Amino acid sequence: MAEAEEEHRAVGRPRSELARRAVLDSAYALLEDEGIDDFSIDAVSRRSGVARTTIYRRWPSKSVLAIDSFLECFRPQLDAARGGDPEENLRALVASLAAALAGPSGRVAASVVAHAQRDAETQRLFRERFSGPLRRESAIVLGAGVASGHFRADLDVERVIDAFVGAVYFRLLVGSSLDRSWVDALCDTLLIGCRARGGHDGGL
Amino acid sequence: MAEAEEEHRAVGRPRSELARRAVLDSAYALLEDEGIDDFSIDAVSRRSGVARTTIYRRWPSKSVLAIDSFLECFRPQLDAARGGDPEENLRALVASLAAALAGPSGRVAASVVAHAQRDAETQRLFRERFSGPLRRESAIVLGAGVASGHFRADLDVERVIDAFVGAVYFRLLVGSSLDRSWVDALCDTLLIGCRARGGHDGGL
Amino acid sequence: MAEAEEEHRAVGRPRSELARRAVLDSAYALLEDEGIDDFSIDAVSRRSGVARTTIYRRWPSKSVLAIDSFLECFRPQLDAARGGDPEENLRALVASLAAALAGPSGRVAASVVAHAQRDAETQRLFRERFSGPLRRESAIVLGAGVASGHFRADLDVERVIDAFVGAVYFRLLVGSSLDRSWVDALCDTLLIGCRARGGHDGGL
Amino acid sequence: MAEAEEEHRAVGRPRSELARRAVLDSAYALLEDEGIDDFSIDAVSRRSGVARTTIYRRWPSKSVLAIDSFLECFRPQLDAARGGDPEENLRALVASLAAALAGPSGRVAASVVAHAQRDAETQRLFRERFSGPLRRESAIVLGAGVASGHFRADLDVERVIDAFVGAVYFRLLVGSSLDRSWVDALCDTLLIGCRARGGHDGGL
DNA sequence: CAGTAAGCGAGACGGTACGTCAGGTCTTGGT
DNA sequence: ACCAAGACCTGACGTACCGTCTCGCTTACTG
Repeated sequence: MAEAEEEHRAVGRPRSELARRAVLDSAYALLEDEGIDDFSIDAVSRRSGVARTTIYRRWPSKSVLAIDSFLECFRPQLDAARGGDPEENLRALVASLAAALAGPSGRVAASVVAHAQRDAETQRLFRERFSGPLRRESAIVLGAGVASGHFRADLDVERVIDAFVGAVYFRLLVGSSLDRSWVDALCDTLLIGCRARGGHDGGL
Repeated sequence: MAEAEEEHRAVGRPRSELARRAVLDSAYALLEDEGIDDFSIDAVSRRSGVARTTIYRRWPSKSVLAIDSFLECFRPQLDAARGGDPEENLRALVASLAAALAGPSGRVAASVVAHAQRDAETQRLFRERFSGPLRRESAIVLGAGVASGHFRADLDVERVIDAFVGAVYFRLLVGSSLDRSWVDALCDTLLIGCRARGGHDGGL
Repeated sequence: MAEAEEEHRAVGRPRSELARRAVLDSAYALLEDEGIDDFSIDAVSRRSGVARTTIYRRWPSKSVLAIDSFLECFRPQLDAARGGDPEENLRALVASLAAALAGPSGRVAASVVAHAQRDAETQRLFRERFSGPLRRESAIVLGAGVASGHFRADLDVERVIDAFVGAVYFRLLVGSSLDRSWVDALCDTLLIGCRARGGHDGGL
Repeated sequence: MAEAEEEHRAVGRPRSELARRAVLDSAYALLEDEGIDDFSIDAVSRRSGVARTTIYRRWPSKSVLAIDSFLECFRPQLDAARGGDPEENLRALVASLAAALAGPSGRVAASVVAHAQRDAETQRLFRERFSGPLRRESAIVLGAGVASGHFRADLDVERVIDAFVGAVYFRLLVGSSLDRSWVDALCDTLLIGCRARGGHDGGL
């Protein structure tokens, strides 16, 4: 929850949790169904049945509302199994990210980044709440491969993450496909640079 | 020019080239100065002195106008020297792309992708007119390295391009820095996976 | 017409006379039917079918719109016969004013004065366009009585007008009745002070 | 006090007299300072420091609050000396009324009548609590003149009151001046019709 | 003197209207 | 046929008040 992190407002009527949920769910559904075009505070108000003023009371702008609903409702089911083969783990991670963004939620994720262009705060929230956790998860997967000696000891984990997250997201934004074969090809290419020299044979 | 590709307008007053240029330049300047927020047909009309109706006659929507001005005015000065070391060529290419997007034009490029989320046609234009040429240029650079035997013969050139273009663009969109040291680190990481096994030693 | 008195706007699409009439008529009808409470730009827009922005383009505030519709649509049918008995002429004038204000238009006239309290410009328009002509008409009637010798030569015509216009309007505003017997009583009282001393006998 | 005349609320915390005074004083001051425009329950709440709910608990609408503050705080200092010359008494009365309304309190009095247009109850209160006492006071002054034989025996006292109260109030509402010379002229005119025929000479 | 009913402050809630802005269409007159 | 100007409708914006409501706290009469 990005809004209203202040703690104990003991005075006054408490905020309605129902209204909150209705707004976030409606906002998310709207982004999913209609995309960025028909997303407006008015539309969210109509769809959720929550008064426009109530929405404005909590969310200062539609950018913030959009990302808030995204952070609250987007659960990418990241497949980050840490056991097993480090390469398979990475493939699974990238594939699950791509699959999540290829589905209906992809429109939401794309819309959020689009909205973020008009608001530095939204950008920050996106980085901290979405991009950050995703990167941390990825770093754990890659780090395990390094620790096991499967990946090079001097692997620049952060740059590998830059590469595949950026590639997936960019293709989402420009409307290119995110199917499994593309994911595999990308992982093949990246993994070549990840493997330790000796011992392990990572032949394509 | 994305608009008005039809051929034989033999009758009537010919369209004013001045108006066209004024609109495109103003649109670009507006995107550069103010970002996506204050970009509107109205604002372009005011800034350019060209009537709103004239703009509408030529550009069907502001998304198309935005990308059209981008395509017309954004000249990234891609440093694509094809002589010299293949690795240095790639570094120079990535660095020049990052430098162009880190500057004031970056806001325009980001705004265009944001706008593209609402219009498939804009997405298509972005891919065909911006992304496509950039990839072709990059493919030539990488292909030269393959041909010279410096890069692996089975290098998946397109995926490497996905990786660095995506990484650069994604960082632009989420507001992360695009400085030279980051570019170098990214290239270091990617190049490891590009080099042919024998002969050339590209140890970091 | 209080708005848009400037002359020759030769450029651009001319303003729609239909829209103008629809707005003024709807505004008047609204004031007549609902009184001051439900009078709003929104309501006028809905009732007239004219877009809110169009209304704002022409009328700067609802006070001005109210008085404009009043001035345009309120035609009090002032019975200002100048022939015949000066006393009967005055009675007829006062009676017709009272009758007009006692009817449904009275709510409009009251609402206009109420609105005028928030805007000096509206007050000025009310004085110039409504109060002024009414007083001039009245002055002619009273002046004819003075000229004929029926009314005192030193009659302060303007104060007599103050008295009966004020009395009628004040009773409208406080909700007192304006029936014929009250009008007659008021005129009886005022006329006593108007008659010339000699000759004429205006005993009640 | 117009509100809450019911009697025995013996249980519970008694209503705060401080809150009551703060609200009425603030409401009056607000009407005096800002006029009808910025008069709102919210504004009164802010100015008085009394919670909005407390105000709503006592006053059903802002019209009622306005007139209540008016009735409570407006003390016109009516100069109703009953000794001395009947004509001077009337002049003093009218002059004091005009003086009170010409001052800052005039805005309040005007606003109250304006607000009264939306509520019959407010109109009634205005008539009963303000207009009524004023008329009774005036009737006493005029009646004394009749009793002393200075004014005509068949003088229609109520109509004379209609005339001068209406004249004064109407001029207040349309923004005309209420200075002493106008008051004198009005009284001159009205008094002509008041005087008994014989004996007394009221020549101007 | 403890309960308790009501007052009080704060502030959320669903509304309506405000006045502004942009989008996209249209109707003029002038070039 | 083009252009500039500007009207028009639509609809979203963010704000201000409206009147109602739910809280937690306070107060003073009452049993």
